[in-house]
Amino acid sequence: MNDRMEQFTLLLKARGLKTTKQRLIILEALAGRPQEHLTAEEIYDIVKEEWPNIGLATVYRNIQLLSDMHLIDKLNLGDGYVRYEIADPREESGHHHHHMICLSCGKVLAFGEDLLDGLEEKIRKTTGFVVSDHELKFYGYCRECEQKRTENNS
Amino acid sequence: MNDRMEQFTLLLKARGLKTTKQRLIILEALAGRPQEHLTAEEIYDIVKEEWPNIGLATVYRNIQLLSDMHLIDKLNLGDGYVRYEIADPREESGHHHHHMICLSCGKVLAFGEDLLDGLEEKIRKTTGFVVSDHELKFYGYCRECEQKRTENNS
DNA sequence: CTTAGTGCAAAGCTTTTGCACTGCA
DNA sequence: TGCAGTGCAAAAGCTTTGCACTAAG
Repeated sequence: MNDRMEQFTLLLKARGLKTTKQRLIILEALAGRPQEHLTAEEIYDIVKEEWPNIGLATVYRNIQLLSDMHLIDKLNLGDGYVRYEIADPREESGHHHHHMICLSCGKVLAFGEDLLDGLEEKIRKTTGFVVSDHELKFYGYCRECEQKRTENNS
Repeated sequence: MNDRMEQFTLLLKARGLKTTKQRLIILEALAGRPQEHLTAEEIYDIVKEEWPNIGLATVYRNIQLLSDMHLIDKLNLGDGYVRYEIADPREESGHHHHHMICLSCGKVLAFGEDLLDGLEEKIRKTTGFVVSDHELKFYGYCRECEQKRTENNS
């Protein structure tokens, strides 16, 4: 069991919860696909390869648990599906979810927190609202698709 | 029929669609509540007061239509419900959805586009991604709740 | 008149829940 | 061994769809 899973076991123990094979496999499925944004059904299909008897309800129960534990992040990319991705432990709690969604190829890119430097402070000064978390989505065209678009229009 | 509804009628005609009492009432329900974020069910309940025989399916079909026509905006405030609000005609197409959600009182506040000045350009320069629309949510504490929190902790 | 739009009910999906059985601690 | 966790199936929501009827243009 690697570091991530040992850490997970400790976190579970701290909550008085048990470490099950199912929980390990579900977390591994997401941890092994850091760039993907998976639906519950997709996670179910992946996990079934290693543990065919797992029930969809178990997947739902555990992605909810993992989300509560902040080990995975819940995403809404605007396509009508609820999706999940492994949380980046380097990111401070409450600072995730920055996606650029290409309207042409559907690719989902992430961008760094640093681009928002000063924005939360600006909001606080202007509106009095103190930001503790945020979720940002930008729709547009990725570098490649934008290039194609520009070429076609010229 | 006021300006908004006459405009709506023209837009429908341009699409070869008919103006029905139901459509007018649904749009009015949202137009008359510019600060609210209503679910399909809530819209249904409001509309039924004026047109008791309306079916829920008609509400769903028409909020989808209104959304396609950019007369209303679809929101996801993170509470598990899909919500709708009247679109602000002053805002340029593709620039809406800026909400601050108070984690204490649940209040949803809006903030202006101007706070994001330069951000899209910054993204383009840094990542090559050309932004054409965005949806931003900030979770935190509104001025009033933040004040109470600060008082209690001092 | 023509055909888009409506209301109703049924169907479809995703997600949750109840319950007896299983297996971790 | 005790109780949390699981698998299964049923239930619960929300949303969409099929169809006969209605009404807008």
